[in-house]
Amino acid sequence: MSNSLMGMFERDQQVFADATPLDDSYEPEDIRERDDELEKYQRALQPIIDNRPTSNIFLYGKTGTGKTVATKFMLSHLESDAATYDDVELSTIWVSCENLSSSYQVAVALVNELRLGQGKDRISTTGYSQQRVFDLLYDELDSLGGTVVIVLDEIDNIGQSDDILYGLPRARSNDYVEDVRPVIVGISNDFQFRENLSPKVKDTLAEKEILFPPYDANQLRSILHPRAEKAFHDDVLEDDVVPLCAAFAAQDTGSARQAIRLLREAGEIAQAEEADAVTGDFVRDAQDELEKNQLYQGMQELTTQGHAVLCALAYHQALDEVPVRSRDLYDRYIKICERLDADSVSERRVRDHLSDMNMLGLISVYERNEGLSAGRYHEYELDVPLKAVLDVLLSTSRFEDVANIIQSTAEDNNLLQSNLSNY
DNA sequence: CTTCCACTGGAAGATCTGGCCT
DNA sequence: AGGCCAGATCTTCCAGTGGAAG
Repeated sequence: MSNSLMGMFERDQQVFADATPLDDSYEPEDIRERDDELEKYQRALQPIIDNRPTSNIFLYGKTGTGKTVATKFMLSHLESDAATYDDVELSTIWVSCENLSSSYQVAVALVNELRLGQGKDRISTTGYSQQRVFDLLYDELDSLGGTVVIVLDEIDNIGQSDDILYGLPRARSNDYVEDVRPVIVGISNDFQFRENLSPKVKDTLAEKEILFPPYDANQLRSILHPRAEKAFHDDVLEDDVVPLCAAFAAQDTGSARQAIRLLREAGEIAQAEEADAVTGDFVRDAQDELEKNQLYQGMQELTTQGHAVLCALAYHQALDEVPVRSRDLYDRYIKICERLDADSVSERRVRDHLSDMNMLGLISVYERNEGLSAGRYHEYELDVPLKAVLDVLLSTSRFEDVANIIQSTAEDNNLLQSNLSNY
């Protein structure tokens, strides 16, 4: 890109015609490859229109298998159809439980969502007792009346804390609410979720289940094609691009979201490089780019202690002393904390941080066992380029100085170059 | 086959933060 | 002001583990 002031932001759309079909929030007018699931879904919601008792509905399937899109689709039809019958009173509320880890937090979110519609003040996310929040929730529901469809997206985040799934369906029979029929639509990424519910919830939560299997490559192609056609100018996409996105995503997660993101990223890379066509190579670049972003984000979102542990491991990496066993890593960690004048945590807690980072794919763990002479222990090393870790640490003011030291140590040992090519 | 090292990882509960209620 | 609440983070304790050495 040129450095002159003129034209820095000139419109530059040789690739995209209209990228909105590739947004995460885009709602297609028809849903492909999910006919059976939609039919089941429709049957499960039908009783609402018929004013009959309605089961709760649970959708199971991994991310990007169409659960959320299908639900938005069904609800908008349900709402418009319900409006044509005078005797059907219907409202819907939607809460994404993505960042909610307990029933308490879900209840607060529901109360706030309900209050939003009426211009009332939001309630705080802490401070109340659980029963207090549930009472507030019942009050709000009561003032709505009729059938209330409550969508709890990513409900599996609440884990074992499932009181809300016990309380809501029984609100009416327990006389907490008068004239409201709550219908819960739970959306879960975790097939195990139902198994792990507490027995009292499992026994009494009348429900219909709908499974959303991962998409295969053919289905993903069929999903991508119409979007690609709208999003890109004619003849910009090479023939292998959509199949390649579909194949990558099918192989990895079977997620339509992943496939669509790949396609968009590939387009953006092509645009940035001022190419006049999107080729398969851009898809491969996009794959790398998305993976990298996810790791960066994972690293950035660690707590201060997490960063300190990561820092200790990076130091060992820079000294070429990897993999490190946990006690050596812990010594280093303590020294780093002293230098930073920061609190240090117990060895046990450091192991927890390490196992979190392992889950995120940031580090590798090897189990070692030297029997009677040296026992059983774990060794760790970075699974992401040292350069990437340092980038994150350098941008975290507290770790800037230490990161600089690590960086020069790594340079002395020539440990940055080999990793640089990817980043 | 038994011993036993050096951890690992589960469990329970303490501490701290931010916020409500009277 | 002081008690209470929920959640996140951390500490303390300790039974359990797997394989080389004996």
